[in-house]
Amino acid sequence: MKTEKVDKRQAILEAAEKLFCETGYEGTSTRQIAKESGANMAMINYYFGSKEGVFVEIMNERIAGFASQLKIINEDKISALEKLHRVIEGYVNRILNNTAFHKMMHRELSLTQRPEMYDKIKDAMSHNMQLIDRIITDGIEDGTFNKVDVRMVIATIMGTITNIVISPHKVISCSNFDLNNPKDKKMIKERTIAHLQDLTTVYLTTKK
Amino acid sequence: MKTEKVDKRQAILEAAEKLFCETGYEGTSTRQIAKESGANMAMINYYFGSKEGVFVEIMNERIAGFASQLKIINEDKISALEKLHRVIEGYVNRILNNTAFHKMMHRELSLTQRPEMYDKIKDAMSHNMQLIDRIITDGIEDGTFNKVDVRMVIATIMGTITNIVISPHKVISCSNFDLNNPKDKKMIKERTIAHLQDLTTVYLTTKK
DNA sequence: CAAAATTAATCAAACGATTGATTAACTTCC
DNA sequence: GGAAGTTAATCAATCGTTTGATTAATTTTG
Repeated sequence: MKTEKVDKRQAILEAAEKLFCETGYEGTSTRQIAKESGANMAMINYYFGSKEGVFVEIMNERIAGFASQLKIINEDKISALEKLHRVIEGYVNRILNNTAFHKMMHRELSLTQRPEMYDKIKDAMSHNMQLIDRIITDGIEDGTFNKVDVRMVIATIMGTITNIVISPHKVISCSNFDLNNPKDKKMIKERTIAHLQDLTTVYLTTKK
Repeated sequence: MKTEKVDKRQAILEAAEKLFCETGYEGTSTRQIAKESGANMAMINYYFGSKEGVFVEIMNERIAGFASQLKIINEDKISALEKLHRVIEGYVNRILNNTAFHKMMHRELSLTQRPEMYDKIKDAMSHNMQLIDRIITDGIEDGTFNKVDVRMVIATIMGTITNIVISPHKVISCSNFDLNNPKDKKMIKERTIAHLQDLTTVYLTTKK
């Protein structure tokens, strides 16, 4: 006999994240969450206080997970370019392993409501940006990088990855591909990393 | 006495677009639209059939406006690089002049519901992409451009612009700026164009 | 150990409020 | 006078939340 014991609290979180990703926060009802998770509707308020409480909890868990995954890249041995390449690799992998959540995050970021969430996401993002900023600025100061508009370069790196995730897939490649297909995802990851590493190398280190 | 005669139909469209941009489609109620536009609630259904009808109408008008604005860049006299630079300039100007709508478009694009809208936006986007693809591919074929991953370069161009629009503003620059402030907008436009033109020039034309 | 008391988890039902939509009556205008 | 425009009132449906009751598990007590 299979043990059907499940953590209802966790089931609610997982169902809610799935639904929020698919149909947005406003577009998802507490009844849908209850049905999808197999929990009673009252359980949502019992565990999280409110629908928004569920959302906040999802975001907090995710952001905490991301932060803990963030490694210290500053080993003195490697060059600024190598550091940057590692950051790109880590960033692409992380985002393409969580495309649904990343979409949801950007959707939420583009809404002016829920300022608490907005600030949370903003802080998480700006942490990564400061990391990249430090690396590029150091490279410029020690003369290995050209003098560039650092914040624009960061916008290019982050924007490229986001664009890959958000854009309709048929648009990117002439042939079809599906980010839910592991083989396709692997291919797109490698292509994105290769492109961004090549781009940054050429742009930052080519002597004019 | 001031003539208060206003086109209610147009007022509804304008109010709805403003609200959809600010709080999203699901997050905006027909009563809000009515209040904001000064029209009676029934007018929404009278003119557009439904709430979704308003949304579809807004999207259609906008996309039609964009398409008509799209100029023919293919004058044989100028080089592929010059063509690309003009496309970048046009694209940056267009998007930064319509940041609220652009945000809304991306939000809608990241939702799986409303496939009709999804396809409409997708088609409008892919038209622009084909234009850029043609220019870069021509440049590669006649030897003026390096052999690059064309679709990735396009993702970089479009992604950078979108990132500027969507990212929290404090994050981009160390100092604050506001895209609704005309002076700030002008500055960001110029900076974005300069960056993308420099980036593409170096990346596409530097001989290794 | 076992009875009693307490706590946590779960449920069906209902709450008041709000949703998008419709009706029918009323104005305005040509 | 009739078509087009506009209104307040109303509709059924759904929203997020709360309720009171019940079960299951745990702790306390004699």
